[in-house]
Amino acid sequence: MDAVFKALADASRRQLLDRLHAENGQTLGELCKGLDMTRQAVTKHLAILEGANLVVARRRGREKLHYINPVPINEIAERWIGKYERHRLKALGELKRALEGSDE
Amino acid sequence: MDAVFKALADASRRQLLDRLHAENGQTLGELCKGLDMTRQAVTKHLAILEGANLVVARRRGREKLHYINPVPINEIAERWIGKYERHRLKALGELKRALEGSDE
DNA sequence: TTGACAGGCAACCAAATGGTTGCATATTAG
DNA sequence: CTAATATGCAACCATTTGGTTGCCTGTCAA
Repeated sequence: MDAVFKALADASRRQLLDRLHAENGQTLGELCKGLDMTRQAVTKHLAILEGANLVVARRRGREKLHYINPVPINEIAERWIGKYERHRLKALGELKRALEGSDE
Repeated sequence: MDAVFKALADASRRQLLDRLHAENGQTLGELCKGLDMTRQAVTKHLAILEGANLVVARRRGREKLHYINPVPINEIAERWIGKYERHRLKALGELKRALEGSDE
């Protein structure tokens, strides 16, 4: 879980996910196109995404195809965000009351 | 949005959110209790959470009360995670096919 | 078989991050 | 008033991070 949050913390990596979301199964070269980064920087980002299991890669000859793995994002949504969403209105109320200045 | 992801990237900060989720409106001192960190470290984490608008603080005399703001987490869920969840089964299928080795 | 193409590896670097210590300030209780 | 309490501020430090350059390896096509 920590690795997933860390991986998502960087805008370049979220952009890579977006690109794979737009078109899955891209090669490293394709993913690099139009990005203001060297290929090696992209490689590093992809390694981190793979480390978090957000991206799974597969070799085809000399190419490396990258696929999104939707499972970790789903887990974040279910196990983590869900927990907070459950008490969302309660928290909003508490916050509002606190900001309105009522003591206790 | 970037600030929210960055804020959530650190386990200590997620822990602080958890603590506020368990009991909202805690002071800095209360939040420090039992943590393996100095008060100043906690202060810094809280500043980052406030910067991301995940936590809103209010002074009461010499104390500072901290409240969760559920809005940013909700936005992440809606605008970001939702986008990926919508094509989740499609992505899972593509991933499975890719891993099974079928070329193209 | 020999380029050219796709990618991997390693060293290096600057800046950001997470943490510390020490001291200053503001508020409240006696 | 004064001491204790709650927090703020600033300098400093080690490690991590995001990026680079340079070179090596593997694969495909002519």
